[in-house]
Amino acid sequence: MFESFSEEEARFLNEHKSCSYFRKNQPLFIEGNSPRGVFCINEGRVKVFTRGEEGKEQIIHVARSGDIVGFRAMFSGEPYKVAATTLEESNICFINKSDFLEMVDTNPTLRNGIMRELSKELADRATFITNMAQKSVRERLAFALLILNDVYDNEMINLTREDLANFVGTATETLIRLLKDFKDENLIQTHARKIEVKDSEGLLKLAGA
Amino acid sequence: MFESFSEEEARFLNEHKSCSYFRKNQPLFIEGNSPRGVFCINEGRVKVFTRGEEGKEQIIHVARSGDIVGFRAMFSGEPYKVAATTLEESNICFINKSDFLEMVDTNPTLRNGIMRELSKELADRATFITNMAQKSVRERLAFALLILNDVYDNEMINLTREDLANFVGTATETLIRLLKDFKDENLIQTHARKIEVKDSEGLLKLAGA
DNA sequence: CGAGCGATTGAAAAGACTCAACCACCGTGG
DNA sequence: CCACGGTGGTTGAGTCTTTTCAATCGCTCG
Repeated sequence: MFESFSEEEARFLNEHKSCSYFRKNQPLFIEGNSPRGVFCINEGRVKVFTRGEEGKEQIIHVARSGDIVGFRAMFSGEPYKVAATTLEESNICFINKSDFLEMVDTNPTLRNGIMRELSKELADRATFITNMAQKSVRERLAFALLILNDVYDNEMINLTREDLANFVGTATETLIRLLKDFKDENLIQTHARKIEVKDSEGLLKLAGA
Repeated sequence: MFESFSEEEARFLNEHKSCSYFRKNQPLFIEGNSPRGVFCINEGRVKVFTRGEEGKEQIIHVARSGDIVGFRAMFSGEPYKVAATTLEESNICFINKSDFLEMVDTNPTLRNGIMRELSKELADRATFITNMAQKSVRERLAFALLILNDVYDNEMINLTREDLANFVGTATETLIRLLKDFKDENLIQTHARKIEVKDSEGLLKLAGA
């Protein structure tokens, strides 16, 4: 996202960002708060989620190194509707709201990047909604595992069963039963809590997307 | 959205927009096509939807007078992931892509409005996803009726049962049965296909949002 | 070593869906 | 003017997925 920066802009950015270590399960921000800036993930993974009525989390997105989190609320002028929490030890930079907005205002390339990002995300969420509405839990799990396999690159997927269930949108027990099915069908392998995707072709066919 | 325009900008807009009549069920654009511009709804209502595997529609959004439809794909550089079709006779203006982008580029107020719009929509969709994932069909229907009651302002909700089902994310038969329940509970009244919301308080409580 | 959380399993219940049939309204053409 | 065909709306019955609740297990951390 910041690749288009000139030397001067890069210097500006470096002077105004403040990077720090986040431990596992540390919140970046919570719903209802007013946004003070954006977060750039240097290293680590972050879940972005809303809460339903009884406080049950629905994970909307899992962000990874290189992603920017929290710029949605930067433009809406509203408090956060979502919350973000680290899934593992992370290194994350914070950029102040006014600094960020200034950069967006003065750098058309960055601005276009942001707009493109917002638009892509919007399209992703439309698909997400459709999947939720029309696919079975089984299909959604297959789909989710493919997404996560990408997010976890060449590592194994490492989430609590509950987080995974909250991403797929199902009960933890149902999730566990389906994982066993997938294991029986040689689509995945589990190593303690970690999940290894063994047959992404098969998952893709199952997900029907 | 265009309220911030100066006289000159308004003139530019008027010269470059082309308004026309759309009959009921006429598509504005379909998924897969490359966007050529944006649509401003003067009068009428438009459904925005994606299709699941077997072609079943999932309505993401119902736009009304004053709304702009189709600018998502304007910034992403990708073909439409969603489609849009009129729900009734409408009067809709078309603004060419390059004209629109020029206006966005030169008018910071418009630009900020767009970004705010994109952001709000993003937040809405997060809520939508959570509702789909965690609420029962009954709760979702209550929620949907409240949204539509707003979209249809002081008219009655006027959608086919199928469209309504595709908005709620359920089977048409299930939807009809629930409508009957709601009628029995005096939450709504039906006049042929039209739906009159009688107790929005009650619906709100039921929707639990 | 004990507490507690996350993972797992079982059984029963509930919510939704599918399929099939039927009705009602409306516009068309004979 | 009326019969016809078609679309959209409604109802019933049976099935299946998914949830819920309860109980158990296993591991890790203090």
